[in-house]
Amino acid sequence: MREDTDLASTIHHNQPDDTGTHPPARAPRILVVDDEPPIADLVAGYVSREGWEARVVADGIAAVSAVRDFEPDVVVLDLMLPGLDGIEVCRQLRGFSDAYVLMLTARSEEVDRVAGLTVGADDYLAKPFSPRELVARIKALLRRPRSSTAHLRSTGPPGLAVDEDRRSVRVDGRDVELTAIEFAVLAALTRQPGIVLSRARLFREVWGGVNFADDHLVDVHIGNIRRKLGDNAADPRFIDTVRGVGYRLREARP
Amino acid sequence: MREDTDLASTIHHNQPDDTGTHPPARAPRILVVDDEPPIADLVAGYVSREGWEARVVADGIAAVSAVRDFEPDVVVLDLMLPGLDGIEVCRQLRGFSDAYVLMLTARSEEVDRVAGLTVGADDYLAKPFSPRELVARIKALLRRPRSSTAHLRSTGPPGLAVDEDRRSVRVDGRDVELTAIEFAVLAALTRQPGIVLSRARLFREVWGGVNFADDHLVDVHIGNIRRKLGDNAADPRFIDTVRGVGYRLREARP
DNA sequence: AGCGCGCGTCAAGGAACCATCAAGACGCCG
DNA sequence: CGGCGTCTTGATGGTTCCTTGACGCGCGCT
Repeated sequence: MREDTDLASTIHHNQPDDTGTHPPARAPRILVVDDEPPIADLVAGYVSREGWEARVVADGIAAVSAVRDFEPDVVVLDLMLPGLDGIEVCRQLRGFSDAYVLMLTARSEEVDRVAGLTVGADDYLAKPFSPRELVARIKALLRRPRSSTAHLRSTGPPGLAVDEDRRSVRVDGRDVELTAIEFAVLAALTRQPGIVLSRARLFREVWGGVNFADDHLVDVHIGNIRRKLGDNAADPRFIDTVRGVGYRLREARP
Repeated sequence: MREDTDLASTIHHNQPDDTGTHPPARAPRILVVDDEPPIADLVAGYVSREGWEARVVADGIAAVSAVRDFEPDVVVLDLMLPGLDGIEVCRQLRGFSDAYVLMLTARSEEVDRVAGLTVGADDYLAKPFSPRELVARIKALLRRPRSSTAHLRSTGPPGLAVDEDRRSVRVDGRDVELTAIEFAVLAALTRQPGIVLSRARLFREVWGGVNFADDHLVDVHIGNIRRKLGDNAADPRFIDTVRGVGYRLREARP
């Protein structure tokens, strides 16, 4: 999949990305594809209420072109569509977009029947669904990292090892216990060593969604991480503070 | 079977992404075995986009011979196949190849898997699946150390022996009786010792499908497993709780 | 040098999370 | 058709940890 097997393609792709300074975070964009107006409007309503930008199209062909110029982060896609069906749309999207696809299916039983065909979406939801659940699923997708392989390359500071699969952190060979949020924050930093991540960016990576409440929250967690890592804010070994911006994982000296 | 052989020639998009550990001299090779061309192509597409070499065959007999001369690192194997079915193919492969096998199952076939009919696969994935998940699983397999006797994996915690073929569980030499679901949950954990599995992931491994109903359900079964294993949640010997995420099988400390 | 603002630390209330218990629902077998 | 084991759902309590606020220090600007 798109992801980032090469870095060049990731950088300018439609990732909501302010690495701190210049552009303010834009609202996530959600494309809703459904040929039944009441349902489409309903979905769009919930999406808007979350502060996300919504666009609605009613058939497969329109969906594909809408993805091109709307560049959504998530596509909510009905399986049954006039023109191209959801499966075909999904497939075409894969060719040029790294948007996550949330497929809507008529009934949970039908998932079985068409299981072989619906392969390719990132998540599924059976109709009828609760709006809460729909929003929760979209949030989960927005929270997913765009790059699944980035952490493998990371050359963080010597003595620090972060394993996202095992969810383990080691400092000089000694295991360190972190809480869920602390781990997520550290992992976000580790994914891009040497890059300054703004608090807003960190918040979105860890908490997901858009609305972020307080910079201070991030500070506190960073503080706790430092304490557990045995790091010192005044003379940091692992996490640099970039005043006025955010935090940065130190790199191995080249 | 219609068109079988390598329709999905190799599309080298980007730099072959070494999966982290050992630098593979050549690009990893993935054999895709599925009799439904759309799915096979889809899978092959994702594989190629990762920079891996893909070959596609459509039936079991072709699969066996393809393994011989293509020498893949990973075989993505549909359970339902014309000719030899996935289980039989898998069994034959074990005789002469140390390729890892990732089995694809439809949701309705999940019952069979829980019943222990499928044997010998290194990982399972239920249809419909997310392409990102498929790639992640393949990466996980590629990352595994390659042993000539591939069966002897799962270096779980000392004192615990889980035999998927035999469907038996032993703790300190004593047999423990587990129900079908309990065994499936424990086996999922055992398949990747040390790796944290989210509740959602566990649910999908055991119950199949992408939608999952209730986290709590997993909790209860974990609780029952622990009780039967003589494990203690507060100070676990076998199964760690990773708060906010899921569960993890403890590893033998190397 | 003085001052303001950003950041680090500490502490406490409250929410989220998980383990356990219990009872209802389901399927399987006799 | 009835009984039993298993799966599922609900409720409860204990524990962790997320969040918020207050306070003090020091960097950097004027």
